[in-house]
Amino acid sequence: MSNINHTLIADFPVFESFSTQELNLVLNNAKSLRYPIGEIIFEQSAPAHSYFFLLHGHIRVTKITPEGKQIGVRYINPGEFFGITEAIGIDRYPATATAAIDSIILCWPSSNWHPLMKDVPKLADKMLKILGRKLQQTHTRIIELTTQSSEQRIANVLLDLSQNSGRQVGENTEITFPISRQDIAEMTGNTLHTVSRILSNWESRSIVKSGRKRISITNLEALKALAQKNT
Amino acid sequence: MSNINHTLIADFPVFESFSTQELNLVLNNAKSLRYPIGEIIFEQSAPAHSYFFLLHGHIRVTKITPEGKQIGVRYINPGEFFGITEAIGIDRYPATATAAIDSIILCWPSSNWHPLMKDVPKLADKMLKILGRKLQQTHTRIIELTTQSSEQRIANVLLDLSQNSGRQVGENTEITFPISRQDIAEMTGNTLHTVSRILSNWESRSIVKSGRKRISITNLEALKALAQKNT
DNA sequence: CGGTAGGTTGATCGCCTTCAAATCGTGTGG
DNA sequence: CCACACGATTTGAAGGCGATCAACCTACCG
Repeated sequence: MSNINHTLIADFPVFESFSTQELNLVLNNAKSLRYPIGEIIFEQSAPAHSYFFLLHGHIRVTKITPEGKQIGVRYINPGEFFGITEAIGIDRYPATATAAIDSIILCWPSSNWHPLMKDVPKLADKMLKILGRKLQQTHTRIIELTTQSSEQRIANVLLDLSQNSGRQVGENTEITFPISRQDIAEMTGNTLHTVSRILSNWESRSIVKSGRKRISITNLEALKALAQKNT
Repeated sequence: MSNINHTLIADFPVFESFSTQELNLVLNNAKSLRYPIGEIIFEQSAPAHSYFFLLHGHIRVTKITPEGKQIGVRYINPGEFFGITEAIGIDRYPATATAAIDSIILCWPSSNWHPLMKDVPKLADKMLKILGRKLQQTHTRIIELTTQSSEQRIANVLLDLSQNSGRQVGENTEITFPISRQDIAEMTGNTLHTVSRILSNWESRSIVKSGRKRISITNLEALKALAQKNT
């Protein structure tokens, strides 16, 4: 029996309709860990020893090219599994995961994956759906990269982040973890210079308000309009 | 019992280590169909009624953006499943599939998916791996799009196509189905003009030889060098 | 309070798109 | 069998978007 209480995870959508017994099966063999901001959880190409679930915080996932250029893959929100290499039959992490902010995660040894999927088939189903959605999102990303302008891509990333990792503060929606121009550049395929120029421009038009590693959206409608194709 | 003989599929890598009995389970409920060049197999956003396996030929998969711009996703080779929407829990096709050349496919009703996965768990495992590899390939594509020049991206696509869909003809490797500049442009995020210019340039350097909807690589090493990061 | 990581802003350059027009290949109907 | 039509390709010219190079500024941290 696990030393982690099932109520810790019961409310996340992935586990909806799971019985207490099933939750306990899931938590069996799980360890909880705290990662302070900036700490690396796993590194690209390293042998995959564990898989993870984010309880609290935010994780930044990045990939590095053979030429050494870094690109941002995505941000993990609480309630998401990550590093599930066993699911797709690989034995090394395909990317690097870093705590974007102090975070608490659950982790299981990789060897636990197949037994768990067998014991809780419901979870295996979920995993497939998760993979499927990821694949779709990745395709959307490609479409954006090939058909949209820098400005549109940045607008889209910001909308996505505000939707999935945003917090309402008065009139504004602010992104709940520190994110730099460089980070946005790596996610949108731009240089930080371009990102800075565009954000400055938006700031002058009162669409966003941003500071050092902080971004807050003041005019969501305007941003949505920018993300849409127009001139 | 199916009217399709199991030897038709036995030699494809996906089915390696499958028993005759398992193969017959797979073929149960399968229909084989012939699609002439240019014919649409399924269309993006249409309700997913079937899933498919390519026996012979080549299938082009494309996506269309909300703004109406078309992009090329990939080419299916014989031995691959496609349109497996059930696997990722969606009920509409996420892209359009067209016969790039006269093709022969197997097709099953979507409703057959879950029973089959249950009857042949070995196949479910394979499907996960396939999805995983697809996800990885898609990420590679993103990396290429964000970090490489037009020339490098085109070189990479050509290398990929020659590897997976190439035929050795004397000194040259030619791509075994008709593919236009426009097609390559849609796969690499370029205009057909850029593709044409680059191919013309390569032709003058004796790296490729190409005609109307036909491409043949005459100097593989040179192409590999171009795909690599250089100046 | 100094050092440093993050951010801004200007100037220039080049790749690729866009616009335009000509040419080539292929299949088809008279 | 030839002429024609249309799709595919080539090539030129111009222009722009975003990268690159460069310098400076500013907020936070120890």
